[in-house]
Amino acid sequence: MNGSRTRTQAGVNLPALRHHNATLVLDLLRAAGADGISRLELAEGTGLTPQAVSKITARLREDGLAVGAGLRPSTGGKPRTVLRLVPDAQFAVGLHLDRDGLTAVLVDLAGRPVAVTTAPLDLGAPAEQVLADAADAVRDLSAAEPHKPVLGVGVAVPGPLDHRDGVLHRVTGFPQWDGYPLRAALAERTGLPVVLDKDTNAAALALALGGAGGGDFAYLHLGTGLGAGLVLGGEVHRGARTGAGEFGHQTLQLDGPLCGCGGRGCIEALCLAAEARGDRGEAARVLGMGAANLVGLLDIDRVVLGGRTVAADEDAYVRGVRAVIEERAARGGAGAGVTVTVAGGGDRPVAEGAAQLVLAPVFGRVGERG
Amino acid sequence: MNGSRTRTQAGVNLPALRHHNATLVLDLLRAAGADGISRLELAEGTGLTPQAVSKITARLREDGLAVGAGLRPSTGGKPRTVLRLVPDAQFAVGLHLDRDGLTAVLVDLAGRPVAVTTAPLDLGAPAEQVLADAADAVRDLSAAEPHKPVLGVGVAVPGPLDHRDGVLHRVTGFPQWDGYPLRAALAERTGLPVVLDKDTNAAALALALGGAGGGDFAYLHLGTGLGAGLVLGGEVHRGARTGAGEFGHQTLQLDGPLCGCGGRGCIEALCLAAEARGDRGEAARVLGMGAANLVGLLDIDRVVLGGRTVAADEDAYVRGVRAVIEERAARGGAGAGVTVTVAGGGDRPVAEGAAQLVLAPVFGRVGERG
DNA sequence: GCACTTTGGCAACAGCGTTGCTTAAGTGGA
DNA sequence: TCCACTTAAGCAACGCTGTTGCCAAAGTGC
Repeated sequence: MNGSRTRTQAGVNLPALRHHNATLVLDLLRAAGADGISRLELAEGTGLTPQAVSKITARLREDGLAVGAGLRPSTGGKPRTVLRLVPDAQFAVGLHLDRDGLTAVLVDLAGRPVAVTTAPLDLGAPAEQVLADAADAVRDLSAAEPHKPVLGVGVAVPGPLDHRDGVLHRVTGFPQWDGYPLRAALAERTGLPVVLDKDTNAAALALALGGAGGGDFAYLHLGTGLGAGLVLGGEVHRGARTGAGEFGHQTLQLDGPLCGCGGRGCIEALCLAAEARGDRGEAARVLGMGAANLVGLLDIDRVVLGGRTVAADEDAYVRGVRAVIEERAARGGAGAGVTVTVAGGGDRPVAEGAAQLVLAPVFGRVGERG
Repeated sequence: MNGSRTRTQAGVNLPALRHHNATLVLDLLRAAGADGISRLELAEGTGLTPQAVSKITARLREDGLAVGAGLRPSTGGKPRTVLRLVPDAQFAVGLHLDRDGLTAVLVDLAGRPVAVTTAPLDLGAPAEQVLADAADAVRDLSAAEPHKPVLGVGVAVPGPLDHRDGVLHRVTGFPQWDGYPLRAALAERTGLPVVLDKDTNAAALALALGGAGGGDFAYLHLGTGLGAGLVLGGEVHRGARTGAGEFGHQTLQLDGPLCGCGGRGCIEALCLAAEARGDRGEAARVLGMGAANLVGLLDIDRVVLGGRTVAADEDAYVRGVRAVIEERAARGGAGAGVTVTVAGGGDRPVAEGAAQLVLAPVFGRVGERG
């Protein structure tokens, strides 16, 4: 009669409750942005009483995380006081380690980048060398805001990895990273907390927090390969082994052409082959088929496309993917009302999303310890 | 700068905290089953202090939900007192409304069925008639435990529906159910809370709570059609419109044979066509391809097969699906360590899972209001 | 039989959000 | 100009949560 998943350590005591409600208020403050939000609106959004919100915001103001920001027009009584997040109270570093380059960004609490560094990087170099470069980037960026606390470092890398213990599994073509404990190593060098995740997950997180519209969505990244980042229930879905988002090697054509992975008819192979022979319409249609499958399976609200190959002709891909999804919806299948957009911004969203790995827990979102 | 998903009413006050911790303890008690669990083990499992657990369990005992159940062998000091859930303190009704039959089950808190009813049902009959039959079944079952409270009625139905407001969308072939507010109607007739969900989701919930092993998994139901129920992060993933689990009409063969849905190369069409022509190996292989796609995309731990078609030759399907997943894993793809099993038990798991829709919130699992 | 270990309850406590009330700060009609 | 009214937000008391410190209960083992 045993069986159900054991939930470890989910008990809530008073400090945990206090922290939870504070993160909730911070999340609403962040969502409100520069416009700010009143205490009563916070009360409505959290379900707490106005008095509880007053106490919580008083503590946040004491900590320098929130400030008053003027008054609302009166509606016949005392006007509401608007509160606003203080974005530059704390910062986080985001690191994108790619095969051929390193992008590092310092972002404030609102997720806005305040300093960016890019440098060439050889992922094939010894780990010590790469680590030193990464640590240098973190140090340089931290110097941009010398007197403000940096909460931690988020790192986005291409290959499979374990988000929980921060260990790389294997980065295709670079065997020296097999089982490398990147989180621990970088944490020791920088003296900061480090969080690790896949590049597609980081991009998806950035889109979930900074982008337009809420809801569940999939980020499909088409570059040298094809991968996905999934946001379900407002949080990045990683799976037990951080393996979720394996999208490129989904079989889309039974017994189709051979793929580099050894399989047949993989979306990635079909899509990139079509692209290679100049048939962008077919590439977009194939991608759309895969996207439509995903939309139906997970009942998501939108699909966001990104990556260099998409960037080369955004319109064609958006139109092609949208056409497939709409055709299926018109037949009575899933996908009605699903929007298809592009991420834009090149590779920088990945670094910013990496920083969000650190910021997410501050606002009660799942970053670490999914 | 707006954007992040607005979380409504997530604030936690003291009653909510109390309830949360109590459900946590209840969940551990249920997981322990007849073996029971000691206070200190509960403390370890929840992260609460032993004293807090003592207070919580005292309340549960006062409410008749838990009792002492002997002592553990001493380890050199006072022996631990074992606590056990009282399964027959409360009950729930599960209802499975299928196209041609109705299965109703009364389960105790441990999820064990204590009474079962089956009856023919014509889903094409007027709604009032079907409703009356359903309400009768609920009343008859409740009479089996006349002096114990029945917490509510969980209802599993085949078609698309909205889990949140309990409204059916359309049950293929039975237009009179379009937009029918089944939850409200049945709640009024029975005087009990009613929760509605898809049959595949109910089956998945039953497997998640009663089955062997935890972790994320997919339940694939192959009967007259092909559908899926997904359990991610220990909870049923429904999506915003309760549409998740649309698996049968995933495209698996680009421009393949026409499917009844109007699409081409759908898994369901390929699989059932192979089955129809007696090629069960191919049917299992096709199902395995779809399952492998899903395993990779979501990084799940196991695949559970069910439904009449699978039941006709469980071995062939398990072996076929397992072979595809293992082949992909052996190539370095996703799926290493994934187990493939059958649900067994025919259709009764669906009704039991429906009852779990009601029980899940008692144990802090998501049943209502995903 | 006694020292030791371990469990679990009792009582006092700090701190959470809530409630009841008061004060602050506006609007708008007479 | 005044005053009644409305709305926002703080103060103080309160109930209840889990926590802490302490002690009794109930075993083991030399």
